Amino acid sequence: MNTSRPTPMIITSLDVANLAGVSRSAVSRTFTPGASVSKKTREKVEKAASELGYRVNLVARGLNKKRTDLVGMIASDMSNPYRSEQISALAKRLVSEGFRPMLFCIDDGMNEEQLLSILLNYQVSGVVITSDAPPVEICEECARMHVPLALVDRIDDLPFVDYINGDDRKGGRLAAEALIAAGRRELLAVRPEKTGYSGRARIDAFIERAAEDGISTSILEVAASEYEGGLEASGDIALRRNRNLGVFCASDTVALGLLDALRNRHGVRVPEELSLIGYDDIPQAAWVFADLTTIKQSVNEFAKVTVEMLKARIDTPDAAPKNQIIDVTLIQRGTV
Amino acid sequence: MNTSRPTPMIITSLDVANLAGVSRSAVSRTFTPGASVSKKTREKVEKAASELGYRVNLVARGLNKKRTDLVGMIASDMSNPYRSEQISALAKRLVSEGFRPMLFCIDDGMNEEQLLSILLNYQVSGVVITSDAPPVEICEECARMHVPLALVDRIDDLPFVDYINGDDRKGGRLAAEALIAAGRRELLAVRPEKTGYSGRARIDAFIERAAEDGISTSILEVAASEYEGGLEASGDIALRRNRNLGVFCASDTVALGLLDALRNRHGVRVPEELSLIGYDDIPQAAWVFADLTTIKQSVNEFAKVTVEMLKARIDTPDAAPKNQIIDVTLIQRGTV
DNA sequence: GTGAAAGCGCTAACAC
DNA sequence: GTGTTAGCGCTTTCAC
Repeated sequence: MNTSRPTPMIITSLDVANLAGVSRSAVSRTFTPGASVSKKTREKVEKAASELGYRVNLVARGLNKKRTDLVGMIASDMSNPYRSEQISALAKRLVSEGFRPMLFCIDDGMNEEQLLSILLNYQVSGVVITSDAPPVEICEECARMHVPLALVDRIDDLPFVDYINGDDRKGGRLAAEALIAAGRRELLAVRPEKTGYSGRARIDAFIERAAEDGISTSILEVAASEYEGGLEASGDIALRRNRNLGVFCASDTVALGLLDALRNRHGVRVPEELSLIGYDDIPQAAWVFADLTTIKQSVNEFAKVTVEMLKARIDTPDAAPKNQIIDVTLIQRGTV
Repeated sequence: MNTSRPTPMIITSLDVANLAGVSRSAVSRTFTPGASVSKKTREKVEKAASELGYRVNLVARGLNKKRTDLVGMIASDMSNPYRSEQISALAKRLVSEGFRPMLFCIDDGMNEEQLLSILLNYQVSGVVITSDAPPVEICEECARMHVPLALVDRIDDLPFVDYINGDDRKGGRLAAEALIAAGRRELLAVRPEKTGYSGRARIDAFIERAAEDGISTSILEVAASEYEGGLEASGDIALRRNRNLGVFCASDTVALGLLDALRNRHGVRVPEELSLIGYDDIPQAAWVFADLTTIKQSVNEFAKVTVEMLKARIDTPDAAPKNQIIDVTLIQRGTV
C-alpha cells in the first residue's frame, strides 16, 4: 500500500479556463445554473473541467454571494423517536433541494450565544428550529440579521418568521372523538410538566371537544417527560381502572410508558378496562406489545413544507410570516 | 409591530479597525485564538467590535485558510434509536470542540457522487461516517483529497483513514458467557441479511466463545432488518422453546422484535423457556415490557474518541491509520 | 455571448 | 507587537 501523500493541487476556475481556452467568467457561467453561455463554450468548459477534476469552491462562491447554501438545524431531544425521524426527514429534504444542513443539538449545558454566532458567522441561507423551546434570542437575532427562520412545532409571533405546525387542534379533537366513540365517559389527559406548545394545544383541543359532548376532562400532571412520564402516571390511572376511563397522551412516548406500566406492572387490561390514545405514530407504537392507537403526523410532509417555506422566504424576505398547518390522521389500533 | 426591513450593513474587520484606530491585522489577531496581540490593542478592538456588533465572517476565513471547521457526518438509518443517539452525541461533541457538523442522511436513492461533491466543495475539515455501508468511493475520494476521515463501526484498510469500533469481540463473548452462565446449552444467533460489519463480528465472537465451552451455535438468517427481523425470527424460535435455548441478537431492535413476538404472539415465557440477549442498550431495552439483557456501548465515549481522532489527524495528516476500540459492558436485566 | 477588472472579508507573510 | 501588502477562488458589472 502506497502511503506517500502528494499534496493535491487545487484546481481553480482559472486552470479550467486556460485549458479550455476561455476566460474565468465563462467557466463561472457554465457552473452557474441560470447563466447564459453558448453551447459550444459550455462543452469546451465541461470537457476541460472533468479532465482536470475541477469542483466549484463553494466557500469562495459563498464569500462572493454573501450567502451559502448552509441551513442551520437546531434540534433538541433526539432521544424521542419522532424528533429524530423529523430531523432525518428534514435533512434529506434540505439536501435534495440543494441546501446543506448544519446540525446543532441543543444540550442543557449548551451556550446559545455561541451557537448563534456560529450560525450567523457562516452566512447561512436559513435556520430551522425543531426544538420545543427555541431560545427566543436566536429567533430575534435571525430576524435582525435577515436570516430566514422557520419554526417547527411552535407558535410565536415574531415578524419575518414562518411557522409549521401539525394540526394540533384537529389531532386533539380526533383523540377525544375516538375515545368517546369507544364509549368512554370520563376523559383524562396526561401532561408532563415540560410539555411544549404543541402538546398543550392538543390537550386544549381534546378538552374542548369532550366538553362539546358534555364530557368533563381532567388533567394529570406528571413531573417526568416522555416514557418516564407515562410510567409516573400509571399508578394514579391504575387506581381508576373501573371508571370507564379514556386517556390521552399528547406524545406516543408518554403513552407507551403508561401503557407498558399499566399492563405489565399493574395488570390493567387495555382496552378492556380503559382506552388509551397517543400522538405522533412513532414506530414503537406499532410494536406488538403496544398496538397503540394514535394520531399520525407525516414527517415527510413536515419536511417538504418547511423547505418550501424556507425557499419562499429566501426569494422574498419581506413577505408576511406564514403559518402552515400539516394534516393529521387517526391511526386506529388496539388500545381504543 | 414594525415590519420594515432596513438592509443590515455588513460590518467588516476594516470597520472595526477604523473605529479602534488600529489595522485590520490587529482585528484579525484579536479574533484568532493563538495570536499575539497586546492587551491594550485587544481591549480597544473588542470594545469597537462589540459596539459595532462585529462577527468574524467564517466563510471569508475559510476561503483564506483553505479549510473550514465544517465536518461532514454521513449517517444512515436514523430510525434505529442507537444510531440516532450516536448522531446526536457526535454532533454535540463536534460542536463543543469547535466543529460544525453537516448532516447527510444516506437514503437508498441518494446520489453519492453529489454528496461527495458537496462535502469536498465546502472544504470540510473532516468527514465522519456512521453508516453500515459507507460508499467506498467516498472514502477513497476523501483520502485522495486529503480530507481526514473517521469510520465508525466499520473496518476496512484504506490508508489515512481512522476507525472507531465498539469492542465487538468482547461483546459477542460476553453475550455467550451470559447465556452459558444461565445454563443454556444450545445457542442461536439471529442475523438479518443486511447485517453490517459490526454485527457479523459480534456473532463470530459469540460462536467462538461458545465453541470454547464445547457448545455449538446455529445462525438463523432472516430477510428483514431491525424490529421486523426479530418478528420474522420468532416463529422458528418459538418452535424450539423447549430446547434450553440461548438466543443472541446483535442489535437491540432485532432482539426487541423477537422478544415482543415471542411473548405476545407465541406465548413463550422468557427467560423461563429460553434466554435472550441483545446489543446496544437502547432506551427501549429498559422498558418494562422488555427488560432486555444487553451489551452496552457508550455513545458518548464513541463521540469523544471519534472527535479526538479527527483532531489528531487534522494536526498530522500523514500519521498511520488508527483503530480505536470502545469498551462494552454487560447490562444484566430480566431476559437472561 | 464573452473577457477584463474589481472586489467579497479575511489571513499570512513580511517589514518595521 | 503592529501595519502593509498580497492574495484565497469565485462572481459580477461593464465594455465589447
